[in-house]
Amino acid sequence: MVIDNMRKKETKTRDKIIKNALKIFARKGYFRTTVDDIAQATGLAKGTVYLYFKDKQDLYVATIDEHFTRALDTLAGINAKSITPREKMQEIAISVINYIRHLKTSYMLFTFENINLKGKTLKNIHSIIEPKIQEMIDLISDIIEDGVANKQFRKVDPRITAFYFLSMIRAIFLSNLYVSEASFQTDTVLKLFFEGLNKRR
Amino acid sequence: MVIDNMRKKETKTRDKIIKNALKIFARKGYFRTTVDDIAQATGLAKGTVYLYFKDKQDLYVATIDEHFTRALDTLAGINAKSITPREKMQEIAISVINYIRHLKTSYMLFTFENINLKGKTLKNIHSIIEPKIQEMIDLISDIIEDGVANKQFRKVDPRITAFYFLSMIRAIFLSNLYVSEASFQTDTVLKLFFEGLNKRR
DNA sequence: ACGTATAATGACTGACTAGTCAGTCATTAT
DNA sequence: ATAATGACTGACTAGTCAGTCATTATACGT
Repeated sequence: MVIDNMRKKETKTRDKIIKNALKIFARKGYFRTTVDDIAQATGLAKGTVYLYFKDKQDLYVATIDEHFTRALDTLAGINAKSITPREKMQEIAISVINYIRHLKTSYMLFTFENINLKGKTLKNIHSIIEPKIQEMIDLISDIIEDGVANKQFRKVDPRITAFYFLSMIRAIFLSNLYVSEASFQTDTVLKLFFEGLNKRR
Repeated sequence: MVIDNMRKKETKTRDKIIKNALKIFARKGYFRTTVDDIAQATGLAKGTVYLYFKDKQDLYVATIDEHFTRALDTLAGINAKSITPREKMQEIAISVINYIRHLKTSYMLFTFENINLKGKTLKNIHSIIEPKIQEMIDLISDIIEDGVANKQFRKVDPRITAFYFLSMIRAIFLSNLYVSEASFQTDTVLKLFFEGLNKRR
């Protein structure tokens, strides 16, 4: 009982730190974010953060892990629905966009290319992100394969297409920053994705 | 005469610095790159860099400017060719990919979302990148409009599509890092872009 | 060769942040 | 009541790097 309470408190504080770290890293990026920023946002002193995380990069890794775990949960939830593959993909796109908007950041982060960390931590990030991205690609390519099997989609390489789909989601978000007509027009880009640019004959 | 020689030397050294900065910033990113890295790569002392650039961010801005100027020159050159809109777009994709590969970097940089600079310099970057990206989008959307006019492409929002196209190029590059089957298969992704995912009826 | 202007150098300074650790305090056990 | 424990604090240290500037080297004209 007592031990449970202690562990609860530890988990609770750690989770609070991660939750705040996610928001701040998303908004300011790794290098512009200080450990003190995160500590203050959590209502703690900086030294406390080091009770839970070995160092800044360890915190970052934990944050990314959390981020991708959430994303995968969301994707899995959508995939479990009894809807068509196309509808699944549409829901995935919309939910990712909503998640990003919820972070109230001016740009999307947490893809490894944003991060220029030391080689060792880059490998850590890689070792966490890569399986998660593979899992995402696996999940989306399963959906695509279903669509191909039931003749909704044409025959394509499912994994490349899955990756392309994730990039398309990113384009939806970024287009808002550069194309004044965009305005989070998910439908427009989704239509391009599904219909292509070529005129149908 | 003397003044011309001096100016020549100044321009020459400055250009050398920028050239090296481009490679190193591309590989290591802004924060992981030190001014001394760039100085040494150029064969100069660190203090010399400050003869030509006000500060690190000024150097970065100049580097980005150079990068985008080159990119736009390349795009303009391709656009001037007498080939179909689709061929133009294919050449653009291939030449951008080749440029990135030439930088020998493991990821594509120089889009503002990678950079968490101080507000003022972020605005500087923005003020340089934004017109250039708009110019790129303008150029590509002209090509798309041509394709729509001559019935090669279906009717789409040209600017959103142009942006989506640029994102697609990025996806080609990144897919190499996550999808083992990708292997710079530009054709596969270009086909997806032009044909879409939906099965044709 | 000499003088002058300019290019270039690298040791130094100081701002900044990650990480450390002695100390505090609330809670629990005895 | 006292001791032990662990969550937490914040002053401090160490390392890093952007930027500075006195000094040196080079280029060029006379």
